[in-house]
Amino acid sequence: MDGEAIKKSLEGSGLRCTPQRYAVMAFLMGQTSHPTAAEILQAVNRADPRCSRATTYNNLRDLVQAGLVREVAAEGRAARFDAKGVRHHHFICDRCGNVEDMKWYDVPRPAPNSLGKRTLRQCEVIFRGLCARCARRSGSRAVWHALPARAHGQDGRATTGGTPAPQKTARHSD
Amino acid sequence: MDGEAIKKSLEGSGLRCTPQRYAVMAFLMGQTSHPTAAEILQAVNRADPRCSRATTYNNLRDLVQAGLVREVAAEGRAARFDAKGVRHHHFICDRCGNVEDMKWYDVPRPAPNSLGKRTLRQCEVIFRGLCARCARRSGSRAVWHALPARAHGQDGRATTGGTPAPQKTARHSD
DNA sequence: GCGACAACTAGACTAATTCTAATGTGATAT
DNA sequence: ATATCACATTAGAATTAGTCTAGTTGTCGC
Repeated sequence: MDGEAIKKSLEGSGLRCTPQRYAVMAFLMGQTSHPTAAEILQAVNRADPRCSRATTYNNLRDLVQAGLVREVAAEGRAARFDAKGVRHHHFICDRCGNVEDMKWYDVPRPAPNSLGKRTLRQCEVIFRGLCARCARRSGSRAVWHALPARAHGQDGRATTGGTPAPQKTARHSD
Repeated sequence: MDGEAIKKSLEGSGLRCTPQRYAVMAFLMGQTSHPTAAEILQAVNRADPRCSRATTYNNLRDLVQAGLVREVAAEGRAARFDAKGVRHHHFICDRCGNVEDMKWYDVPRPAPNSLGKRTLRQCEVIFRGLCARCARRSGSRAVWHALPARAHGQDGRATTGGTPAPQKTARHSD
């Protein structure tokens, strides 16, 4: 989707196409890394026009309300965003927390007795496991534990059982 | 799962069964509302023993690491938690944001060319639409817009297009 | 009883997000 | 060209969510 399409989609949603909004939309459409608001702010400000933090948050909220952007359902403290282009599922890495796009395919609907009186709109799949990069080095003693360390060296103590949560901030830098 | 099972699962995970941990586990196992840390803190302190905010966060982190609790993949500012009992999917309401448990069933795996070199562990489905309660009053002009109001009455302006995000805090009170 | 270690705690602190009040911008009417 | 209006931006303050610190407490093995 090019610049004209961004402009049309913004104005079609009742939003002015300001340089700040355009930049956010263009950034989100330009990659699939599901960035946080801080990452979007930083990327948008690397180029002009200058955009403030409040404006970035305000615009993300407006774009989500307009249906042009969505917040990704993922764990972690900071919200992550995705342009609403082609429908897709997500893959969330157990280890590093990266969210990657996966091709959409329809999955079976739940049984009526399970669905009850709810109105179903969409079945979105979250695949979990190890991303290609983390799977490659799964033998190494890498950081499994996403969560902040406890005081007095308490972190990492309880490592039996379940799947380690991904590192909140330790994403691949490239 | 009764008290003895909670104690066994904690100790089996290398965690001491303290009154505070027990209370958090018991609370999470006792309902399916996927509460936030603040809700857990409030609920746990309604009964003795007194539990501090830092302890609640520390224990939630420990329990997630131990695989006894998990953070729910959902949008919104505060993390939500779920006891790891029976596997289940989730239904997230477009309107009110409530997260409800849905019976687990296996869904088809992605095609190998789509999966690539990732290692798949689990396919979790997020159903979206209207919960039973919101579907019942879908005709009314209810609050669709989850997000905080803009200044000077700017909120709610862009309402064409996409699915409105659920209210971050406006969940059903009962 | 003592020591070691796990856990708890209150309050300080950081990160993420929102709010406020003022200002800026663009479209429209005159 | 100017005024007005509605929308948008802004800097900094404020709030919310979560973490850290340093000290204290509790538990367990010896």
